[in-house]
Order: sequence, then structure tokens, then C-alpha cells
Amino acid sequence: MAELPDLAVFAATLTRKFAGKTLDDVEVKHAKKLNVPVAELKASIEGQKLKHVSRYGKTLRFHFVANQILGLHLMLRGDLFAVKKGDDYMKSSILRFVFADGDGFEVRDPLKQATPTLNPPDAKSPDALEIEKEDFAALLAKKKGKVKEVLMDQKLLRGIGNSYSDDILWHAKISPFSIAAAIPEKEVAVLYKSMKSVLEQATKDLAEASGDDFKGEFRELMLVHRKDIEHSPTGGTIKYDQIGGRGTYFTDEQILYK
DNA sequence: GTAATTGTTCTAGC
DNA sequence: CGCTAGAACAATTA
Repeated sequence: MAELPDLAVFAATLTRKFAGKTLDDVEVKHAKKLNVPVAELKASIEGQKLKHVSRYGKTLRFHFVANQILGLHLMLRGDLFAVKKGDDYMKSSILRFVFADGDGFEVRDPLKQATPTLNPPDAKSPDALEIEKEDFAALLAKKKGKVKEVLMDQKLLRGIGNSYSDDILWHAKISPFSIAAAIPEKEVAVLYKSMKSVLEQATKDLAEASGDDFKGEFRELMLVHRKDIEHSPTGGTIKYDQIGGRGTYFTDEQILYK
């Protein structure tokens, strides 16, 4: 989880709940991954108004007035919860925001890998929803690795992880084991469209299912990347294998290009 | 008890 | 040097 659709919905929900409010207090319970001393973070954003929250690749960005930005990567198990001033801290708490009206939220991660970053640097790779069709084709054309690994490589393309790469490739009817450079031009165009439509549809469905809450895993919305079903939406038998040590779900409906 | 799960980063190897 | 494969991280869940 914590791929593009999840982060997009988190960003929208956070903006809806907290934009325009002044941050009274940021408490960091686990500072190991923070790139600056806690005192510097407090000095940079406490007392400032939150403009909005955006999704940036697989990270969130909290934009404050005076152009301070707090980036947040939820990594594998990071999660968000709405809290109020004075609530007990959760187990595995990473940090908490409390706004002037007493509302706030907490970031939790049992694996302690969630990473807050003050004023994070810009990424060099394009976002999965912003890359142009021609650039996407050029990217695949020069990669001899498996197409699934290319889609998941944040240095090449930002936003897609292990779960949605499976759904996107199934939607495009391309095997995840296909060599990226061997996929014909016409099929690359299909993959490009599938990438956009799967991510956008998932974002829409997640937003609807989440309402005002921060819903994490929503496996029942996935097409093939799940172990509780045996068949794809069109009836193909779902198979399981590993790519790069990651669980990969696919069917024989998908064509292998080598 | 055992295996799977997840993203990123680092190291080993060719 | 460029690329790929695999380990490591850590804890919860099936």
C-alpha cells in the first residue's frame, strides 16, 4: 500500500480537513528518519498556516506559508489517524500535528520506516500521471529489465509500487515478465493508457470508500494483486510468482514479450 | 512454526 | 562504469 492512489486520497483528505489552519504543535516521537533536528523542524513550521497538502510521487507534501514544506514518505506500513489535542499517543507513533483549534493527525508506523523530510529536494524522474506518452515510450525502449521492475523504479517513474504495477499490467494485457524494450510500440501505447486509467480509477474508488477517514489497505478494490481471489475480472486464473523478491500476480491473459 | 508482505537502499557480481 | 540481482531493514498477519 501507500502507492499513488492511496497518497492522492490522503493528500485530498488532509487538505480538506486542515488547509487554512495554523499549526500549533508538531511533536516528533521517532526522529531517526527526520533530516533535521526536531528543534529546527519546530522553528520552521510551528505557528505557520498550512496552505495545502499535495501528493508528490509516493510522498505527501505539507505546504506552509513562507514556503516551508514538510515531505512525508509512509514507506511500507505508515498510516495516518485523525487525533485531537491531548489524545494518548498511539503505539509506533512517528509524529503528530495539532492545529490551533485542537484538531490534528498522527503518523504511525510499526516498522519505524516512515520518513519526514523538511524541505525535500525535487525529484529527477517524472510522476506516473504527468509523464508524456513519448517520454514513457522512450523510457521503456532503453530498458532491458522486466517491465514490472521499470514501472516500480522510482528513479525512472514515480508513484507506482508492487500492487498497482500488477493491476496496470493486467489491464494492459502485458506479462510483468516482459522485457520493457521488447514491447511493441502499439502495446506501449496501451500500457500508457492503462497506467493512467487504473491509477485514476483507483484514486476515485478509494476516495469514495474512504470518505473523511484515512483508509489504508483496500485490497477489495484491486483487480488481480490479491490473494483472496482465484480469477481476474475477466475470468483468467491468477498465478503467483516473484519479481525482484516481490509477490507478483498475473494471468495467462497477459502476453509475454521477449 | 513458517512464509508472505511492503519500498528503499546498499552491496555483490558480471 | 552500467546494469541487474539479492539482501537487509522490521513487525504484523495468514
